[in-house]
Amino acid sequence: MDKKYNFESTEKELEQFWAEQEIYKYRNGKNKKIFSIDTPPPTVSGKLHIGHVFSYTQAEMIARFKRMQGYDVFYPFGFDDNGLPTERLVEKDEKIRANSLPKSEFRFKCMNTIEKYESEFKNLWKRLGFSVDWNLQYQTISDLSQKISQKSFIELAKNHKAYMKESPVLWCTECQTSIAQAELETKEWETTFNYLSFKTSRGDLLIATTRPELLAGCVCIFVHPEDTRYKEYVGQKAKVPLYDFEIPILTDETVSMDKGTGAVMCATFGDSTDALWYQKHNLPYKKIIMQDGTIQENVSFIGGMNIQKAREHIIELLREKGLLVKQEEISHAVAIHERCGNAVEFIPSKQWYIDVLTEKERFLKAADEINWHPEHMKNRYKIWVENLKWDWCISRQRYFGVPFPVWYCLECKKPIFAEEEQLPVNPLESQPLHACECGCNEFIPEEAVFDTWATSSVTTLINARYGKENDISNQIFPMGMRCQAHEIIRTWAFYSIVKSLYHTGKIPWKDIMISGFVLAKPGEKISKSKGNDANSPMTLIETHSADAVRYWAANSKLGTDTFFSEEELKISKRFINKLYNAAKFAIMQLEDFERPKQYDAEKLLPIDRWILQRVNETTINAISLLNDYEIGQARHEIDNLFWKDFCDYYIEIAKERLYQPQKHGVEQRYSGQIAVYYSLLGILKLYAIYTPYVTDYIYQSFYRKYEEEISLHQTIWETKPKEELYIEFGEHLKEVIATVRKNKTENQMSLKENIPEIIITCPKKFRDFYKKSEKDIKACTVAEKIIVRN
RNA sequence: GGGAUCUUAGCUCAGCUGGGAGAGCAUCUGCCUUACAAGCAGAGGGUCACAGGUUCGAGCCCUGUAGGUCCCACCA
Repeated sequence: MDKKYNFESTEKELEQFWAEQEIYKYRNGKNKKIFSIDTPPPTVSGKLHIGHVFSYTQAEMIARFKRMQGYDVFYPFGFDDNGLPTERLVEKDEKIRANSLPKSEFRFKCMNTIEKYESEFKNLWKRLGFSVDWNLQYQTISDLSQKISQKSFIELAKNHKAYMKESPVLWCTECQTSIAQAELETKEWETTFNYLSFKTSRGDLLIATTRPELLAGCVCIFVHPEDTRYKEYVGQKAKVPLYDFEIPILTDETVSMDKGTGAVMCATFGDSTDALWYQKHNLPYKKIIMQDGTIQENVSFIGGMNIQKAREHIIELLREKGLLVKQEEISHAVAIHERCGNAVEFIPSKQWYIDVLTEKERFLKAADEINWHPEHMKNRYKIWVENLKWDWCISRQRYFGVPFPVWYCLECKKPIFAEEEQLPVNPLESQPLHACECGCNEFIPEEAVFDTWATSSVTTLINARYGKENDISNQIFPMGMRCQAHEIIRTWAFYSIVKSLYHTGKIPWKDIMISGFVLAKPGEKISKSKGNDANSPMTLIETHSADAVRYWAANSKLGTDTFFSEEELKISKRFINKLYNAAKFAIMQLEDFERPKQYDAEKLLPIDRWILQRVNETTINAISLLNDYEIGQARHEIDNLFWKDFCDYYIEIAKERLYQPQKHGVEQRYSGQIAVYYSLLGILKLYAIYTPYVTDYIYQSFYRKYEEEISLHQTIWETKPKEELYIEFGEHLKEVIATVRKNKTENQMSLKENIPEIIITCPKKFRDFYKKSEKDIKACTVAEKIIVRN
């Protein structure tokens, strides 16, 4: 081995070696238990940052861990490359607008763009040493995914779980599409509360509104039924300011009396409450806001303006006419579209939905059948499900997505679904295989595409090639685990559970592992717009090595947000250097080692049995922690074993024995060689999941000529029964050594300075051990005489 | 407004089902010791946010308070 570890060349060579040897290939569970993993396909919407690396790496370590427990690990990887996020990326990169060119041309540009990004993504994951079986790679835009996504939709429609209806839907006027509740974010916005006076036969009625531009869309006024202030107004008519048409004054329990004046105008539609009232009270619909965010042309005063302009203009008019009684500056929460930050509107239109409201109980129950790591993340899911107000709208008026496999009969308007053998199908380019029941043979294709989540929520089905001839559902269902970040519990986790229950009747996975975020600083997410993503993952890897980045990623508690600074990688590099040096020493001592087929622990020196037992104990503890996804805690246990016990104590104690058989005896040296060989191998296996490169490099450099497996990553963690006595002895001996070291240091002596004698007080059970360790202790402490007594 | 979570050494954090307050970094002291000075051996440093309670015993359990972060609701 070289004097210094060269990660650049090593990591490149090993990455290639693993690929050539198919080290991580899934073997269909031949002779092994299967552990299947549902990995998040990253959205192709820009570059990956350190946050992605953080969470994906944690999951990858679990994959490696399971593999080294003897599982055949089904570890696929995908890319979520359709939908709005991808469209926005393409629009930005190509400096185009999706709606300004033909659909097919835009889709073509999308396909080109994602190809570029995906190869970059894949490169990064490979470079990080991900033990993915790339034969299992998938894309959500691929034919297979489209087929399964469409099949899923048709199945749900036939079971009346997917349905179409015309009703007010959440609408983004910027992206010009319907969206789902899960795609909303709230943002505090400054606005004005405008107090307007509505004329009634009982006198003026004061109403506060933040959206005066919707006056023309007013359909009624609501007050609380118990509100004594307005008792006599109920049932009367009010005249809308400026527009002078009359609307009724009605009551509803959901009105809050203490907000504004306690009387509220209901327009179609100002907010979600308006939409609810519209349905509940069967109110008329007055269209004010168009799909592109402008005011309907024939609305007086403000027709054709955008919303903001219209609002300013109306306020100006009201003020001029003396109808604006007063204004208050307020800041209030506004629902915005998470993808573009634009305030959402409600606009009635025909959309497809998946029923989620009627089966809330079932979804809540499913959460209890899944093991959540960390446990408290289950709450987020539950709160989300409990608070759902709308069914899941899955249609999007966009371009680059999976098309709805649906036509509508020109005559009777009934939806006609594609036949399974047609899938995947684009209704704009093909026709139904049969005429409509009504006999009509002319159809209108559905132009909408699916919400991205409608497809990514069936990654488990895509992975299983659901319904195809090579369907492997029976191997991988329910999957062993899902890993993801906490921001997408309400989308990816929730929708996946919904779809899995609807399609298979079962939960999608047994465990879910939820990782935290990497923040730039407290409360600030890493994002390009904030300019705090200076460190590209690839640059960090090239500068500090993939192992260093991985080792850092394993340092925090699961589900907890963390911060990144390049300083942290120094700790990693220090570790890698230490491991390399320790291995260098070990291999030097093992040059003439003859590996026994089996060794008899009884014949080893007590100190050698101690270190082997410590490795064993740590392995047992690490298994238990990793079974609970405690990657960080497990690493700390292993660090403690390696750095303290193995390097600082064991090697220092056994060093002279290994160097000088003439002084200590050939058999004693051999005992040490066995201990060094097996304990270092055990340590390498433990670290293999964290730093796969340097560990396998050491394995290849030395162990491979002795061991059967061609890569460390195909070996299995081995444990044997604990022998507490040797652990206790080691602890006692460490204290003895520490006392001597402390004494020398406090007296400013060099550690190799001679001391005349050491008196060790110990329980009887260790006397024989100490006797056998006498020469080692003398060498390590440079003492001339050892006295052991009770 | 509801909920979750956090508050431990100068900094970043770990402390599982209650029983010794810990790690890394930083600081200080010593040591060139045939794997490693990117190292080794040590030292200093904490009312475990605050106030009560349960207990023989609380960083850990309960109640409340304050502050941070996140999720959800709140758009009139």
